[in-house]
Amino acid sequence: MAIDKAGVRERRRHRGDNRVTIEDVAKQAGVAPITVSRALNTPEKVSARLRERIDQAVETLGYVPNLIAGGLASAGTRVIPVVVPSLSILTFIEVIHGIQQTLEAAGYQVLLGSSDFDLDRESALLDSVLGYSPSGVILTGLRHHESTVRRLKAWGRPVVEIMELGDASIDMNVGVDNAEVGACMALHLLERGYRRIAFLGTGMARDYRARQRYEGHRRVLLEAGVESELLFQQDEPSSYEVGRQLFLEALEARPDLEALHFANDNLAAGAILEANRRGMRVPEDIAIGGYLGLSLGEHLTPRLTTVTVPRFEMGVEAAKLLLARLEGRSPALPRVDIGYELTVREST
Amino acid sequence: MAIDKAGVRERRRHRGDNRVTIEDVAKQAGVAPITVSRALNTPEKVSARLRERIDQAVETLGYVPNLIAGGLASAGTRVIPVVVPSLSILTFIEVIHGIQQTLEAAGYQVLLGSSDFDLDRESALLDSVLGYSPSGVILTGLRHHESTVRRLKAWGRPVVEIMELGDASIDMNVGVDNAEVGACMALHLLERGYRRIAFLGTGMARDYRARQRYEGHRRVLLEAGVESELLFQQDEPSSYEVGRQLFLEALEARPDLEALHFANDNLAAGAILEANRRGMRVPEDIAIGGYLGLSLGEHLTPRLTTVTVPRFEMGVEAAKLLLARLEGRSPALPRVDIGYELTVREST
DNA sequence: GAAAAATATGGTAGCGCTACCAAATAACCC
DNA sequence: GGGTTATTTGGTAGCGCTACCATATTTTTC
Repeated sequence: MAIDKAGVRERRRHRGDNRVTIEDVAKQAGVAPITVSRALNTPEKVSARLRERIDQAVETLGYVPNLIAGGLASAGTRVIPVVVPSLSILTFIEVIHGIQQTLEAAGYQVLLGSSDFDLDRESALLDSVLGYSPSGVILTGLRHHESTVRRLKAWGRPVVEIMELGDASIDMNVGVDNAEVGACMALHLLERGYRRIAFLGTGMARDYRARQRYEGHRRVLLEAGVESELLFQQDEPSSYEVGRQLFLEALEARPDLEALHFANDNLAAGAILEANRRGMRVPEDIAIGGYLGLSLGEHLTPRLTTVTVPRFEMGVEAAKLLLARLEGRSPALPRVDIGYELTVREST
Repeated sequence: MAIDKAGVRERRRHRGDNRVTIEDVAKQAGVAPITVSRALNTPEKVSARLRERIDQAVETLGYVPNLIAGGLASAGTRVIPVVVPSLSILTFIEVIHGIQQTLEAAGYQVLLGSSDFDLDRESALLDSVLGYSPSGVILTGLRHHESTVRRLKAWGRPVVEIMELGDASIDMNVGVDNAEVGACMALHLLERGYRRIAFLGTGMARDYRARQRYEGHRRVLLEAGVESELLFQQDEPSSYEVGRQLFLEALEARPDLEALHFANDNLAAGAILEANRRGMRVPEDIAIGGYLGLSLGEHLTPRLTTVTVPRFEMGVEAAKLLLARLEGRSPALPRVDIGYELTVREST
């Protein structure tokens, strides 16, 4: 029973970095460890006198709280995993930027994961990442493995699904209606008087949101009684180069095309740049529309007509929803339509 | 002494999510918890028979290890914080991509932080992030607060500094010599016969690596006996728009300019696009050079001459260095010059 | 076949912190 | 002033896991 406490003290810290612990601070300030904990986490519950003494001890010792230990004790770390399909697509980057900026300001850290458009990888990633007892999770899209959905629902912490809008969400949802976006551009092209309109995309086998945009596009053309099966696609990730190739491919296959509806601005920009190079006139020879609202679009000649989606704001909104939930302010609307805007410029 | 164990068992899990724990798995498999731990972390130390039984128990119960608890016990989590100055700059994104891909494949997670080019924020970020007992850290540049350097050195875990090359590094270092890069482009412009050469940058007050490039540029011009104080700058983050503005500003202020050396490809692209719009001929009217090697450069007309830095590879290399150190394979060279390449195209 | 060495499993004791409750102190009430 | 209520501090007991050492089991050695 009478274990030699001092002896134990000597032997401790046998592993790990021998960092300053809360106990050291407590000793220095002449209080109990729990009081130090309180002074740091809920300062209003500690008298000003002690708070000051503790702050000073923290300062002198250079104490940095071990968030792992805190996380274990209180079953939660201020970490928010964000799972996106790809880090090489600008869209997601800007969303991440918005998320990161908002969460970091609130004292949360973003844990980055990319699923490569693969639901198995998404599930595996969540497995490992949930092991860190995060405060919440942000993931992309509304389609996940059934087991993923079940697990996250049972988990009971805030989850935000972004990029896509719908009511089948796990918890909270911020996004746009992709079909509507595709329809919007198709409608615009029709209104401009174009009839021979092709949709050009890439990686659509994996990226179902691009497919949704195509479906919206197709629906509008069908309703207008216009040939709608003009679809050109590749399988690589979006790039200017793929846009260029799709452009040339479409022109070759159907020289009678009047307008090209690209799945995103990267592709559309690649097309316009190639048109520039060849001295083709846009939109006189061929009209070009995109999706996203990349800043490059407005610097091209002609400037790119596109459907702009506020990606940064989408990230901010997702983070805010999460924070609101975490801070007990349960948001009125767990579903936010971030909207889109048809930005008509000279390319159509 | 004789505490009612069962009673304790009932009362436990009073906080946190009542997840399946290693103890549950152990019970299910009829072994001790420590054996389960071993089966998961060092399977080769457990007999095939037990391993199988344990794997099965893990499967049936849907056990997900609590990495927080594991991290606390073994003083380290498989997390690598990556601190970059900004998430809105493409350069860093690609580096992050390389880092993330490599680390994730090795079972590590990236914790994202952005310092906004501010060393105070960098230091604060590290404070909070080191609280997660990460396995290592990747940060940007070789310049940090003295206290940051001291703390990280004392920390004793792998640190990689990226983007800049030098021997004043905390631990390991992967990057390029920015001054040399700047000199390289300046030299190229001189060789092409240009003499009235301006350097155009933005945010250089904060981004000292851009300043280093300028210094390299300046040195070369000085040595060649050419006017070298032609510097135009703005304060916003890099963008096509700022490139456009700098371009117009420079033309206005010095109509006699022959070549423009931009601090990066975003700016340079903005300039070429504006030249396109105005019908100016590049390089006949004015030559334009950049830095980075953005893919956009080769789709412009004329295609952009630039100094290409393998950013994705830099990230991969940084991650590999870190992993090597973590796996005990201490790398022979803790300092990697990732190199650069002068990509000569039509814009000069 | 006994002794030595190698391998496989288990017991114990924390990692550093905070939830929970108890105790001490201060503030308030009639 | 005694009693009640709020406020401040502290003690204890884990959070779920793994390092460390001890013990059991198997394999090897002569």
